[in-house]
Amino acid sequence: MKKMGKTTPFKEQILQRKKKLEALVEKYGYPYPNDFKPEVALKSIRDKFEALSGKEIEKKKVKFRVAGRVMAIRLFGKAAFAVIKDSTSTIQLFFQKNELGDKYSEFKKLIDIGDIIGAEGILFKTKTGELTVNVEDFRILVKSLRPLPEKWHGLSDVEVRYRQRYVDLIVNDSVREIFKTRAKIIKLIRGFLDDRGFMEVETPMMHSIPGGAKARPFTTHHNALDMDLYLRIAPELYLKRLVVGGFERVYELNRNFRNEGISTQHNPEFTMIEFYQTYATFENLMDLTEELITYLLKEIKGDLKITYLDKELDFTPPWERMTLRDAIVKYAGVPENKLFDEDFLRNKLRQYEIDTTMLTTAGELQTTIFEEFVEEQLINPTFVTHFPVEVSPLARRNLKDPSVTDRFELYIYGREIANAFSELNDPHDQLERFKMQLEDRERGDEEVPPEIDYDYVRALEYGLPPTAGEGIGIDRLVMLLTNQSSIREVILFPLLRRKKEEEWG
RNA sequence: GGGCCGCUAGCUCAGCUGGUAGAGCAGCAGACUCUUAAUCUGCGGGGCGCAGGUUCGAAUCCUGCGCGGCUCACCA
Repeated sequence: MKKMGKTTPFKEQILQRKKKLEALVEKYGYPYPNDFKPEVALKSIRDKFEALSGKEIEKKKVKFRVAGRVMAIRLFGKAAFAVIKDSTSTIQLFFQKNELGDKYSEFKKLIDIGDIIGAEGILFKTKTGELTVNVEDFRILVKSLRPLPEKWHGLSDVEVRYRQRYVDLIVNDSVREIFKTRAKIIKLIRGFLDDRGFMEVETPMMHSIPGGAKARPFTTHHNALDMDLYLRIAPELYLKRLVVGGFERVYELNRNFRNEGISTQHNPEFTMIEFYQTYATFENLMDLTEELITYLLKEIKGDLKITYLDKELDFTPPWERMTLRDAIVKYAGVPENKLFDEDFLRNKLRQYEIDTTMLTTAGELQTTIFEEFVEEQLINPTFVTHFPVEVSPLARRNLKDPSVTDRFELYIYGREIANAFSELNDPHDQLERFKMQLEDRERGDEEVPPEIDYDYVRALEYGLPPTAGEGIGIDRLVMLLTNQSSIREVILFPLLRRKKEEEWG
């Protein structure tokens, strides 16, 4: 690799292929034709003819023009089989010297695995019952200059799989399937919400004040306006402005950006859906969430009981609902009469060497205990409700107990999948909470927005109808539905460190 | 950021307690008109992530660095 300097610019196999490309130039001129139009997707041939017998197919004498990437070649002396693949399926091609005459040697000498070819011929079934096109004419549409990974083991080096996802997709069918499923899930979610009168909107990705969540943002700069901007950490505040504007059911399904650690659960850019529904409460959204996710399970998995990694998950409704305080009593062993005993809570955390210096209230201590001891135990889908006010700056206070909010988070396999609440629409309370947050920032919490979004408060002053809103992490949901343990397996191009050009292989 | 593991031919891998790199697939040449990881014969290809060190001798040991994976920390 390092020696790819002037002496050996290309490896042996690439050179071989370049020679073949030159032969094509000599024969046809420009070797990248674009006038070949395949008439069918390969899957449609299989769908129509797979079930028929060889004799029935031969009687029909159907001719097809097909195109795809050559995935395998099995060469005999004067005949050969090749398998081509398109986005839908594969089909076998049969090349015979009898049929093709001189052109047979073009196949034999110039076609490599990886090339994209177009072919035309009559469909038949081989002795072994394989649906095959008996090629009458063909054309190399694109000469592939680089050898593909091995046919049997495929490509398994994760680094190469992520950096050169195109190769991963060519070679690993299971990877293709994951991303097809991802697309299907997203489509189903859109359909589900569209059917219920929601409108999809697009709000800014570049914010002058990062808000709507607690996270470190990416910063950027607009030259003409000479203005610093942040990539959004959440669309929440803009979506609620739209609700103020009169769009009563809106959603946005798109990227958020958070400048934080990378892990099997975190990618700096990730996909989230947020939706807002007026005249609904967080309780209505629990029902809706249950409906949505069971709908996805039925469509994608065909079952409400699934295996995810090492565990069996049961999505049969109704899902368990419990308050955060009940959860820490039940799962973290906090006695009910100690729930508000800050010293007790703090000591419990300290026993496990958890830093409590940033935690100044019972609510924050309760939340941390929940995160540290309870989350991981919530395997089957569980709604945890009534988060403390201090950790819910945008959520409506509970009328009976103003120390908590009308909020829930959905946990599955110990992971937060959704976060929702009845929206805080009291502009005065909202401003007070923003001010409280700013104090946290002054105490060193860099995840709090650097300044108050007064325009958002102003919007509330015009009147936000009673509304409930929710965010669902799409990547994590896709992980569940495709049984993947790493978020990078469900993101086409996960962020990786840059590699130097000399290291191109 | 810490810990552990990995990086050897285009790909998948082997290479023992240091002795100067090997297999399968892919490639090239040849045989073969029903194969399905086709088969058979022959051939070429890498100096072992990078940089140092120890040693008569390093892919193997040591140090540093790079990239990646897992994990802990971090994470509304």
